[in-house]
Amino acid sequence: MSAPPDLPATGYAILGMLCFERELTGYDAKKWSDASLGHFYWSPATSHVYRELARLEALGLVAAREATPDEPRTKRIYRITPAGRDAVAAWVTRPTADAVVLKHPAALRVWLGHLVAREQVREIVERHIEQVETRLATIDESLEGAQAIPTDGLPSMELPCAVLRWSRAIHRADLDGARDLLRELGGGTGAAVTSDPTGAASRRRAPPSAG
Amino acid sequence: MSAPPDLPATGYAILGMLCFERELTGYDAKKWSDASLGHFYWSPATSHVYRELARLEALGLVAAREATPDEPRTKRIYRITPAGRDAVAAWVTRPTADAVVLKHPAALRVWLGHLVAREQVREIVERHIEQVETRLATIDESLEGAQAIPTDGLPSMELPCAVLRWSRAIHRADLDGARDLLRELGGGTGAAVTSDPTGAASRRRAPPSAG
DNA sequence: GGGAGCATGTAACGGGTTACATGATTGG
DNA sequence: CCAATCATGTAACCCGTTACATGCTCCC
Repeated sequence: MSAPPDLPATGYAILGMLCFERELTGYDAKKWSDASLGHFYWSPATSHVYRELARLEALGLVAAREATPDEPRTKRIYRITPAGRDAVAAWVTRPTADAVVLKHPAALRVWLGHLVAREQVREIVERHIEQVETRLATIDESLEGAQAIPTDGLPSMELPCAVLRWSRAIHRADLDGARDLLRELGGGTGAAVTSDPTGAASRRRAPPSAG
Repeated sequence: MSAPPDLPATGYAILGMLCFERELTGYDAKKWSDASLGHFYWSPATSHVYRELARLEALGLVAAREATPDEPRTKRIYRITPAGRDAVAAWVTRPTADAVVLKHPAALRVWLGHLVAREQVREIVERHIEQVETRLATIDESLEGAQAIPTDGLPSMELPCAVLRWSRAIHRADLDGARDLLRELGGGTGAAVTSDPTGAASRRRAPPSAG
């Protein structure tokens, strides 16, 4: 097995989608990544999807055809090539040290919550809870959709479903944590200290590396 | 309260660190974000930290001094300005629609696991489990460190600790999900799992037909 | 037939990275 | 005293974005 081309993970993610479907357009890929991929990895911008598909085509990992007469309008429809399939398989097994990235805007704001009133911290958490609830519903929908897909000749949806359940569990933990935090924050509206009034505060050393 | 400057979130994250400490160097900020910020938001590259600090200084949100004679060598030491503190506070309360991004390389690879042998999927999950265990230990260390910090005149570490516990819960859910998945994948190297043997995923809904 | 929104892109920008350069400190 | 590591940046690159342009389709 040869080393896979050194593409960004997003490229392999798009290539990976083409392993599940016989053909996809850029628009299809974007929809799919919004609905599913985005819950455990990333959902690239539409324009990014198109650019990535063009690169994959230049590398011979996907092949494009123009819409045929019975397709209503001009568009490029992509399918994976054998070389593309090999490349994905090689990439999947290539060991990596990449860690999970959890980019959590609400947590970042709460982290700085001492600068604002306690009530505003509660609001941040409450808004976040609503967001996650919506997201969990979306994940459930994707899960139902994936399970309903017939797999005649196409790969089983077993692992995609397992990954969606995995990510659902993670987002549920986020939700539970947010609710716990809201409880901790209590009902009080205590005002925050927004500055160091005297400027004479004593020194604090060394960010947390074990003390 | 005026609108905060339109910086990337990373800029506010760095500015935020300066709300907790009286002074920080770029190197300090990088260490801190590795140890703590990175578990719930992001840990920028070292060079990125320096560039961001330079921009914050140009905007008057931080002020720098050169190392004084009793500091051993030449370096820039930053402290937040009142304008910087105001900017962070305004940014914290500014409502945002940004969703959590969970960039999970192991999940992405498992998602494509049908392309490789079942045993290799198990290996991916096992390696991931080790990674997360290490990470959880790091989070615990940061938590202990943060709790041990004296807060004389400086902001309380209550919210940073709460956020660390929150992110710890999320990463624990990741770990639990990985272990469940490993169990689902079974000990064999062959047959696909078609049922839900452990019950761990029993929250899965019935499969109707949906988009 | 015209507006709303679907679908497919292109161009330019900026955020974030890797690779590199350099001095200061520590320790074998 | 030399090597390793700490520490501080700079430069170039590329991933991913936002903003924009354009044609098609549906439907009122």
